[in-house]
Amino acid sequence: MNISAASKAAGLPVKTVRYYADIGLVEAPSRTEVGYRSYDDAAVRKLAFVRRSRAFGFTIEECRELLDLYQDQDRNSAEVKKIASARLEQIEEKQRELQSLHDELAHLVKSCRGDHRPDCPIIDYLG
Amino acid sequence: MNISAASKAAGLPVKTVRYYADIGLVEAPSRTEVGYRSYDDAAVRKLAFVRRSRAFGFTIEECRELLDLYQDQDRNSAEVKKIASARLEQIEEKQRELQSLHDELAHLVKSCRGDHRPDCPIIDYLG
DNA sequence: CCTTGGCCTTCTAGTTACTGGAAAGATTAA
DNA sequence: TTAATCTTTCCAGTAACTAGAAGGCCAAGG
Repeated sequence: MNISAASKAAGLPVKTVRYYADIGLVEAPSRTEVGYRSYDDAAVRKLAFVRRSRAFGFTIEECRELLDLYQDQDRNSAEVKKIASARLEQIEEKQRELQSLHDELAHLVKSCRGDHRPDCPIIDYLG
Repeated sequence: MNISAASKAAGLPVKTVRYYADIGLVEAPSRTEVGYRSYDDAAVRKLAFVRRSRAFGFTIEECRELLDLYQDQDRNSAEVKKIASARLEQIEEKQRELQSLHDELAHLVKSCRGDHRPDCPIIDYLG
């Protein structure tokens, strides 16, 4: 499988597939005689694993750890859970942040007439 | 007022105050004889305006527009409202995204025993 | 056989909004 | 006087890609 087939199979852009090997997140693939990267199913599975992990918002470093755990038959699920819980905490923190931002901004937007006149509670609040 | 006093008054790091002038977000301040930046109250007000705008998550470019509107006595509040509404939309979109991420991850975390054994629904889901 | 289009390679640089650090001059307090 | 604390500029790094340029490889149509 050359890179574009692998990228389709993994659901990642070609550039990203190359990038992940460049930074050592996944193993560098073998090459054909002319230097084309060559992927097998296992490599594609790892790429897709990273894609799903990234979709949850795990950082590249966290993906590295998760990938290690993925490939470790003797892993402790506790380690996985710990990483995932930390991310969950982060998400919840972000949600709280966004909620208060939302409430405040929604209030301001609602109270702004939004017409041709200059007076504006949004500007007043910011200034 | 030199830069550290201004930075305290505006609630921004010194580096950020310099940066905002470097990128032309705020006017470059005048200089003393030896080249120290010199800020007046109006400059500090603009810096604080940017700080509050950034806290709402407006991009630097949006801050630029908002700052222009702030200083335009003939502004239409409609323009302000439009920018703020767009940001509000974005926040809501992000909230939806986080919510579904949260639900999915919370479910996985909950169903993982988190012990010394290798089987783990989180890893299963990612793999 | 030639050309055209679509792959593939590497390398550099740009993105966002700062932040850190080094080197060196200015100012202030003890 | 000296030490600490300013201030300046400039360079580089962050995260995770993404865009683009220059050039080689390969399959199909004419």
